[in-house]
Order: sequence, then C-alpha cells, then structure tokens
Amino acid sequence: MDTKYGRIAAELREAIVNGQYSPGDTLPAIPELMERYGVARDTVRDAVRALALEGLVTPLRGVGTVVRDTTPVSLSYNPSAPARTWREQHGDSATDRVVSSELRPADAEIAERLGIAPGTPVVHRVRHQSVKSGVVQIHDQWIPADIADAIKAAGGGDLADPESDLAADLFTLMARAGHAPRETTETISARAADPDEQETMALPPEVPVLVTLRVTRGDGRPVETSTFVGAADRLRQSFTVQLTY
Amino acid sequence: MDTKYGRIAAELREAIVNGQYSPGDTLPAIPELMERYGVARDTVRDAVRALALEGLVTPLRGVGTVVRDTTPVSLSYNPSAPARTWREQHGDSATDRVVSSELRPADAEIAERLGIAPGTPVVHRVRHQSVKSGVVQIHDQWIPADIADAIKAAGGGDLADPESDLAADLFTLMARAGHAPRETTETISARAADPDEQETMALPPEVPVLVTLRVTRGDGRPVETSTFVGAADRLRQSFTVQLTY
DNA sequence: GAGTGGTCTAGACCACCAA
DNA sequence: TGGTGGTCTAGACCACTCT
Repeated sequence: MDTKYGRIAAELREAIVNGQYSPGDTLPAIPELMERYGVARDTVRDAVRALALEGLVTPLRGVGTVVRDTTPVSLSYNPSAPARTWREQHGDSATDRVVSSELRPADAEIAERLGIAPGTPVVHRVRHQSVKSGVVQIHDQWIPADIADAIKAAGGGDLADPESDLAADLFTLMARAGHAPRETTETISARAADPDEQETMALPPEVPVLVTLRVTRGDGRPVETSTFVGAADRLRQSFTVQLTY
Repeated sequence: MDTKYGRIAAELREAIVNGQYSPGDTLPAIPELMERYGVARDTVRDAVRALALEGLVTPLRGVGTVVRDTTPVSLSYNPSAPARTWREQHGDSATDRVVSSELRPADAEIAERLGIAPGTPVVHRVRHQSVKSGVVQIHDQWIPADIADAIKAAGGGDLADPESDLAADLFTLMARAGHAPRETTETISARAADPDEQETMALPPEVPVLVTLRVTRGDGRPVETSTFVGAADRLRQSFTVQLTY
C-alpha cells in the first residue's frame, strides 16, 4: 500500500501485533496521530478504519480506539459426544449464560425449520457464550413446547424458566423424555453484523459474523433448531465426518 | 441511520434490491450522485462504501460502481456421497476448472496437516469453482506424491498434470489405489479477502471470505488436505451428523 | 466540561480505463 | 482524452463518554 493512510495503518498494525498495544488498550487519539504523522483527520480515520476492518481495533466514540483480543476460539463438532458444553470446550474462565427464555408462538421461519404450523408455541432460549475477553457467540434456540413439556414431566427442569437449573444438557434431557436427537444439520455462512450483535460482542461494524443454522431431528420430527452467531475473526468451527469408500 | 450518507445508501440499496439496477449495471457516477443529493463527494463515497461493505456493489476505478450478483450458492456435505462434484451440485452452467497442478515440496503448514516431513513431495492442485456469474470458490488441494503415484499406477491418471482427464473423482481413485478415505475433518472460519482472492472472485475488499480447511484421512494416515476459500456473502456450507443418544 | 470518535464540506490532485 | 473512482486537505460541527 503506497498511500499515506496505508503506511500509517501498517505502522499501527505492526505496533499492535508486536504487543506494544495490548487488548483493551487504546490507540493514540486522532488529533495526536494527525500531529505525529502530519496528516489530516480523515487520513488518520482511513488508517483506523482499515485496522477495524481487519478486526484489530474497535473505535468507540467518547472512549478511544480500543485494541481487540483476537485470540481464536475453536468450536469442534465431535459426533460421538456432540453435546459438550461451552465450558467443557473452553475451560473454567468461559461462561454460557442464559439471557432469556420464554414461551412464544413460532414465527414463519422457525415454524418452517421445525416443521410445525406458524403460531405453534415454542420455547425460545437465548444464550451468550463468552470467553475471558467477552461474548464471542450468541446462541438462539427454539424447542417445540410439547417437547419442553415432556422434559419437565420427566423431571429435567423447566426450559421456559431462565432461572431454572437443568438436570443435564439439553440433548440428554430430550433423550430421557422420549425425544432422542438422531441427526443434526448445520448450515454455515457469514455476513455483516447487525447493530445488536455489534454491541453484544463489541465488534467493529466491519468484522463479519459466522452464522450457523442448526436443525436437530429426532425420530420422525425436528426436536430443536438453533441459530449461532459469532465473531468471524475469532471463531473456528470444525467437524468430522466418516466416509465410506 | 439518520446520517446523510446512510440515507443515500438506503435509497441506493432499495433501488438495487428492487431490481432497478441489475447485476453488472453501474450505479450513477459520483459527480451525478453529488448533484442529485446535493452533498459533497466524500458523503457519496461513504454511502457507496457502505453498500460495498454489504457486498452489493464493487467500485471499479475508471469503470464505475458495478452491482454484484448476490445469489446464494449452497455447498452441502452429504456423508453418504461426499464426493459429489461441483457441477453435480450446481448444474451445467457451473464449472470446476483446474488452473494449476504441480509436484512441489511441502511447506511447513501442509506438512503438518498431512503428517509428513516438510519438503516431502506433494501434488498441489488449484481449482476455480464457478457458477454463471463467476468464480465463487478457490480450492487448493495437496496430495502426498506417493499416493498420486499409486493412483497413476492404478490407471487413474496423472494428478500432477493439469491437462490430464482423471478416470473418476479423486476419492474414488484413492480407494482404487489402496488409499481409501475413511474420515474427513473440516474447520471453517471467515476473514478478510487478500488481493489475489479479491481479483479472482471479483470481490470488493469489504466482503469477507469463508475459509474451510479440510484434512482427509485414510487408514492410518492423511491422504489429502484442502483449503477452500469462497465469497462469504454467497456461500452456504451445510453438513449433517448422526447422533447417538 | 473536556476529550473522544463520527460526519460533512469544497476543492484539489492522482490512478485507472475505455473509446 | 475524458470520465471514472481513490486519496488527501483544513476546517467545521455533532454525538457520545467520562469525570
């Protein structure tokens, strides 16, 4: 890059990856960078925008340009033990917090994913999955109300109550309640983050999100569907499939 | 968005999704938009940049701001028939072209993925996988040279020759040559596109790429590793896993 | 209130492409 | 050569956060 803002971005990038700025630190303010490099305000902003685009920094009005933590977070799909919890995968400093859980009528998209009529009651649960540096994935999950009822009847706990401590992981509870998951399909894509997502995960607008749609089927019907949204520059999703040749 | 550039972007976005501009068309030039909206040049550019960030348009110097084709392209992973070809998945207008194929020493990363010593010869194949509107995925593949030799000896064709027509899909050839694939692991993430990728897939710099790393193992050793890089706003990758509860 | 980043202007020059 | 987008300036005003 032989532009001014490109050179400034390169210098700042170098300083960040070399550890001269640590995650949480703020870069020098725009007026200071203007003076240091002898350029106009918009030139500095172009440089900062380039870094934000790479996911290295998050400019915050009234605060400064904050250096992000870009340590990768891996999600692995292991068919023989697919329901490992977030904390089991990421250690004790990780948290998986249920932020809401309620009974609602299914909208058109969820109804289609679950193979039910729109308006049928479903339990909608939202979790924020975090590592030390903050929320890295938002998990929206929908479960048909009759399956939630079966789990409650089997002593598994009340899914629609965000305060309820469940007796085990959801798939195990489903199995105990006679709705054992048999097969799961995930569809992965990426897109720009919406403002809500930017706020919860402290993402600069330029960092995309990895979006995973999951539909889990039991015997003859879907038992659960989920949408996972995570910071694309930090998540790695892996899975293994057996082949027959 | 109650900024000027946000409103201009919204109007242009509306016109694009409504079909007033078709893929390949150019938006009105910057000076015309300046006059139409009564704003300064950089305000128009901010609006155009927002659209480029969403993957809707690609500004090209000397040409204009070109509207992109954003039809989604789905990739599905079907364990019972995992080696479906690109054309089988996407129809006759799709192409899967081998752009290079050569014998080379493995670099450190590839050696690690294949479990061999750095410098061991491997066949490196590069394909461009396209749909009607252009290249949407770049597939880099590495195969240990001894396995390529075994395939050649079994009459499957010369992998290192980009002109060679192979007798069947690679995994089938491997099975015939005594190196049947047994298991494959894919790791998916997303990141900004590098300049090469931007050029081959006609991506605006703001559109991220979905990156899939694949390692395929046969009996006791990796038989192949691949890197797939595709336009994240167009690709959907899905896979299905059987569960046991 | 002081300091931060966000938006916007009017004008200039440059790099690139097509006819 | 004329038109396109890309960069850059100097200055202004605004929105937001923190103390």
